[in-house]
Amino acid sequence: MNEKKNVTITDVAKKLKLSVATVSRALHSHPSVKESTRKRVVDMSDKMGFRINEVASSLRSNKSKTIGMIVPKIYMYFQSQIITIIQNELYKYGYNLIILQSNDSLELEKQAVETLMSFRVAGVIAAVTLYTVDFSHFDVFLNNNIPVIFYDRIPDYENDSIKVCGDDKQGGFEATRHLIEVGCKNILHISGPLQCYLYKYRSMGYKMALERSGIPFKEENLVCHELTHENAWSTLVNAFERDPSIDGIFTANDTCAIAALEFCKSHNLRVPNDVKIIGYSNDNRTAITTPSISSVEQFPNEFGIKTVSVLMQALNNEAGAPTKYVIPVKLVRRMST
Amino acid sequence: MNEKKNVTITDVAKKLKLSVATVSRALHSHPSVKESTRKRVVDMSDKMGFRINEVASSLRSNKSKTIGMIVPKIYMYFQSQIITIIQNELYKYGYNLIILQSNDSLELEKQAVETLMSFRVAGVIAAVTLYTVDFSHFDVFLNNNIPVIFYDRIPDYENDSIKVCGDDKQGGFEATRHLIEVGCKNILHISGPLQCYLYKYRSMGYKMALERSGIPFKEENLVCHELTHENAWSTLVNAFERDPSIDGIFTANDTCAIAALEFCKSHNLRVPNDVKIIGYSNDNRTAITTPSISSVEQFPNEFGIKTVSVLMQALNNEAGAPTKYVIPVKLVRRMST
DNA sequence: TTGAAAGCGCTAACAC
DNA sequence: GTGTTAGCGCTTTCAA
Repeated sequence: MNEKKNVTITDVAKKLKLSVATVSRALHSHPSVKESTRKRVVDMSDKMGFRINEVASSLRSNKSKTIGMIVPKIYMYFQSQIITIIQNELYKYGYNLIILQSNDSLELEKQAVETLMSFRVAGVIAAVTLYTVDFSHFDVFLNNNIPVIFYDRIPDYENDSIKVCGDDKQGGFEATRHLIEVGCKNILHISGPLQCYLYKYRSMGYKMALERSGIPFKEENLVCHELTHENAWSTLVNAFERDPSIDGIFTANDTCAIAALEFCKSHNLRVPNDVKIIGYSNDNRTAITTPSISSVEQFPNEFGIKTVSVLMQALNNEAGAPTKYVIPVKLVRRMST
Repeated sequence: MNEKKNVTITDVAKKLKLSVATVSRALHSHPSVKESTRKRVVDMSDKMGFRINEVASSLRSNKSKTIGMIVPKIYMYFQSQIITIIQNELYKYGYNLIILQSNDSLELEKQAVETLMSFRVAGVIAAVTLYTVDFSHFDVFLNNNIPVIFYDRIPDYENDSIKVCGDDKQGGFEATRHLIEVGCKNILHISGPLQCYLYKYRSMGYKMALERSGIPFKEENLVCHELTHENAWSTLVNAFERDPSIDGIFTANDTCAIAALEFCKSHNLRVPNDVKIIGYSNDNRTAITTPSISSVEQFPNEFGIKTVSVLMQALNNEAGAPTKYVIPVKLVRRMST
């Protein structure tokens, strides 16, 4: 025990024969406190090993320095990238991050909202589950003046929330147009559930590209389900059985693009000669397959930085009307196309 | 505004004409409170939209329901896997998770310790930076009775902390022995900095395997640096220039194993015919390269579950003497060997 | 089984 | 520029 435990502001005040109010002000660099006093307080605090008790501070001021985040699953490539940058950014502004996972369960997502309310977080950053269509469980934040930023998986309607999303329609469009440009005439699109904003808009881009090229959209070429390796595999089995002339595959994530590549390899379909493949997110795995897989870069860094800066604006009441911020995407061409 | 804001325990008490003390007890299922009262309180709380204010609760009881985590970088494969499971596990016990990243900077790690102290976390889970040799900045937790569990990157000496680590020596041993078994005679080991527990023990396993097979250890075949793609590449350039007879590469992470594979491909070295490669961590990328890369599975799930259960024991003072828990590893053989 | 009351450490009027 | 003081919402003795 070489360190005193839990030195309080009162201890520092006594030692310096000052009031706690002055110490508090000094620690927050309040303008009315004399510079020499401020310095004495800061020095003594360091010397005594004082650390502000954020819990007491939050309770009293009713302001917390903690941001709550709700995500489906931390380990997903895009999510882990964006969480990384968000934590680093928040740190710069002096905020901390509590992360809760919904595991793509609506029930857990609702519980997460309750938990964050209990912790009186200052703000919330959320990417909802695949199945969240009704966002009203988030209203409690807005009713309590806690800003919410939805990112990536956002509500597909106007409301009081702030949204940061990728340009999913454009991404879907560019991916599909690219396949068409390199010669595909019969393109299968493996999509996630269409009630989810991302997938809805990516598929809209897909349809738009077909239309612009005069290729008729075929209902059976748009398959929607959770984007797992297994699901993609059985979709591909069915699709190629039904129609062996498929010559392009656009998957709405990279896990499925990898599945598609493996499927083609195992069924003697040459990639890119017989079938061309493009994924979405530019997962780091896409660069190392043979052949490497084309994808759509979503710029998680820009995404995260934008999300945090928008949140900070909202916390400072500098935000204007609720807006949707769109992060551009970029086609990354590789050997699979 | 369809929801009242910040209903307090006092509001509930007034409504029921009870004291706040009884309400508090009821909410915590204190045995002395009559079941019928408990039910009335719980029902009324729900009805009024009451949520306990964890901030006030923490302040008063001096106990928090928050665990702090310090990691180098969230997005690293093994880290994101383990964070995922740790958050889910903690949730089961009613704890929340604040994550701070050191970005492998010792300075940031020290600041993270201060931040977690300020937030009066109940316990700490930490994987230190590559450069943390002196762990004394963590002492403040122990001095304040806050348990610390080090995992993965742990102190390499006896102290009062609890440690959960993989069987790195065994992993290094098995990886190297495997290369030897499949015919390698001249094995390069690309390691991280040896002051870091992980890499020290993996390299000890490497040496042990060589020794047991009567292969002399060559100093120049053990290269240490941060395990990035670029570093691995230049190491490989140098190594094969110096000694083209290298026929096996054991890298202490998978990023470098992937770099090794790419290097071999680009230098007309056939894998596994000319050179065999094995990595470490069983990163999901290793399964999808061509050829796929052998690796050492570290079981992040078991790792995370063990870490949390040990932490819970410590929080309940059920922990015995500080211990090191070792999670077994498993060789995953693929096409690169 | 319940209530009264003190106080966790801090902030922010309001006073001087 | 600094001090006094009243709580923030809750837990927890102590008393009834």
